[in-house]
Formats: sequence, structure tokens, C-alpha cells
Amino acid sequence: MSQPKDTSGSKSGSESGSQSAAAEAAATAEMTMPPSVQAGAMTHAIFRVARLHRMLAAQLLRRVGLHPGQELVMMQLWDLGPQRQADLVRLLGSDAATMTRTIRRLEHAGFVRRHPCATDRRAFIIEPTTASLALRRQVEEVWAELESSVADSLTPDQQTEAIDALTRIERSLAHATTRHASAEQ
Amino acid sequence: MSQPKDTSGSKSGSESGSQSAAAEAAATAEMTMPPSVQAGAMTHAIFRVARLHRMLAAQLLRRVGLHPGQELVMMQLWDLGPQRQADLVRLLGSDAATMTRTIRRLEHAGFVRRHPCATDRRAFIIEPTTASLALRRQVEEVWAELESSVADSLTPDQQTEAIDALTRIERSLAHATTRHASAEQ
DNA sequence: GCGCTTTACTTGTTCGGGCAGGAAATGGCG
DNA sequence: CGCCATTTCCTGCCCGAACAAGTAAAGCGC
Repeated sequence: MSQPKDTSGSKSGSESGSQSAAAEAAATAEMTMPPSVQAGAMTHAIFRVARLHRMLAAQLLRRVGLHPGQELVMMQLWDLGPQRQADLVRLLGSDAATMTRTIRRLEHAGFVRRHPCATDRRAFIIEPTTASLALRRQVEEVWAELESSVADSLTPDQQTEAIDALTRIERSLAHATTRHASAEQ
Repeated sequence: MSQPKDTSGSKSGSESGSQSAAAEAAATAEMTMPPSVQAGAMTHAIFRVARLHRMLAAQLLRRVGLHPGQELVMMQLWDLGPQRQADLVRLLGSDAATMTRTIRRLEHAGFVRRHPCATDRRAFIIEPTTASLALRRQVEEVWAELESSVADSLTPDQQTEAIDALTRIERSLAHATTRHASAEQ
């Protein structure tokens, strides 16, 4: 319904940067969202925050030569030392197949090394290289910058409130997810 | 650095469903996260919420035969009527290349139809098919279920607080993103 | 030992997302 | 009019994420 006949005349003429176009649209789209999207206020808010957050994280990580997701693997290795792939999968809640490819790319980039486990010939031990130690500082800087981008314009009270809200939402989602997984099929 | 010698003994023996394994890990990982991850409390909370939310959305959408992202395109078409691909890209803040492929898959699934624009021979007009109207109810049900999964276990006050917090975070992120995009390069 | 299940990892496929590059059409300016 | 930047769309490539299927090894019961 409400078919806009003038499909050709719809420019707004504000396209400035190619990279910020998506963020711009996501930021300004909150007002122009159609009714069926407005129905889920929380859902839509989570969508937008997640997208902006992921976009910013990718943008910052690209400066240090990492793709989103790879930094989490490196953090686990830096903090907990050499581990098997299965341990990384379990800690990050990732997929074994995704981990295989991520590890391979990190190995090819020279950030991790892998050698077969002595006691279990199925397993591989993944360990960070000494070359990755320089990366660690950069990643921590990125992490800090990301955190400040989220929290800087919030008062301490608002930060506490935000974390509380996110924690509650997470619990709610976790409950729903496990419920769905166990209920159906 | 605390090399875990017992790499073979690390099972927790609680793997029930293959699909809930990731959610389970994500939900329980909040306590076992290493120091460098704990540093960014907000960042990490957003990560976890976004992941659970996307996972649940994908799970629900799969039941109606859609992949995450496709439902947003259909919603725009249902609410605003036939549009050009460029309009969809602008409204959803997506990528032109991604939109090309998404539209092609939706067309192949029979949910949209595309025909060349009369006034602009570069553009294509995308319109929802009548067959997609049945899908609309299902998508709205999915959307409602997703929303209730987020909000059900929250009091009205907590919901308002959550939306406030998410809105503040979004504004903060949008500001940081545009600032980054304009500052560097 | 033998057979079975479980675990660890790999590969293939499909999808969204982003970037780069190119073809075609448009529109503005000299 | 021609020239040129812009817009629109397509394609290829890379990456993360998820699913399915397969291999190899380990563990367990008999």
C-alpha cells in the first residue's frame, strides 16, 4: 500500500562518505522506520546498537590488521596460554569449523603457531607467537577505544544502568534460547 | 603463562543440544572471561547480547524460510511498497552488493519480483509478490516472539530503562562512528 | 581383541557483510 | 554538442558464521 509513484525522485543528496553512509542511515533511520519494524522496540534497538558496534569494531580492528572475531581468539591465547582448538571453541562459544579457518588465517598471518598435541593425536595445540605480543598492545588500545566510544558520552550512573539493562536482556535471551533449543525437536 | 598441561581433561559433560551449545557457552562465559576481555565491560556485554539476539532471530526466521537480513528487506517492501534497490540500500543502511545478492535470493524464493524502471534505465524496481503476503503474518509473529523473548522477563520499568540505555549507547556509537569516518583519511 | 559411541578437526556449502572494480546510464558543465 | 563526474547495478574476492558430512583418533563396553 501507499505505493510511491515517484520512485525516481527520492534522493536526499546527503551522501558524503562512502564508509559512513551505512552508519548514517542506521543512525537516522530510527525515525523513518515503518510500523512493522517499530512494533519491536527492543529488538530494533538491539539490532541498531549491534550493527553500529560491530561496524566500529571492524573499523578499529582493520587498522591493526585483524578481522572481527580474530581478536577474541588472540585474547584467549594471550590470557590463558596455548590451548587446543576445542578449548577455544568452548570458551568463545564459536563453531569448530569457523575456528579451523580462523586459526588457519591467524597462522598464515604469523600470529599463532600450531603443533600436534603429544597426548591426543586428534588435537592441535594453538599458541601465540612472540610476534603477536606487539599486536597485544594495539588490540588493547582498540578495545579501550571501543569501550570509550560506547561509554564516553554516558555518566557513570548511566553506564551502570546500561550494564544492568544489558545483563538483564542477556539473561532473558539466554533463557529464551535454551528454552527454544530444548523445546522444539 | 599458566600452560594447562591437562589439555585432555577439559570436558564439562553438559553438551545436550548441538544448537544450544554456543548459546550455553556465551551465557556461561561471562564469569570465565580473562582480564583483557573484562576490561571492556560495555563492549563485551554488547557483544554477548548481540550474538544471542542474532542467534535467536536466525533460529526463528529459519522456521519461515528466511535468512537474517532478508526479513528487513521484505518489511521495507511491505510497508513502503515497490522501491529501487538503491532505496532499500539507503533505508536499511546496507551494501549495494549485498542487496543485489539478497534480492536475487528473495526473487528466486518467489517473495519479490523485479522489473526495469521506466524513467531510469539503470534502476530496477523491486516489489513484493502476492505470495509474500502470507509470509508477512509469519514474519510479524517471529518479530513479536523475538520481542517477547527479550522483554518478557523484564518489568515495564526495566524495559523503559533498557530502551533508554540502548538509545544512549546508539547515539554514542553513532557519534563515534561518524567522527572516525570524518577524522581519518 | 572387537564394535560402538564420542570427540577433534577438516572440508564443502550457503548466507550476510564489506571492499574493489567495472559497465551502463544519467546529468551537469564548458 | 562532447567531456566528465556521479549514480546504479553487477561481479569477484575475502571474511565470519552456521550447517552438514566426513575422517581420524580416543574411550568405553563386551
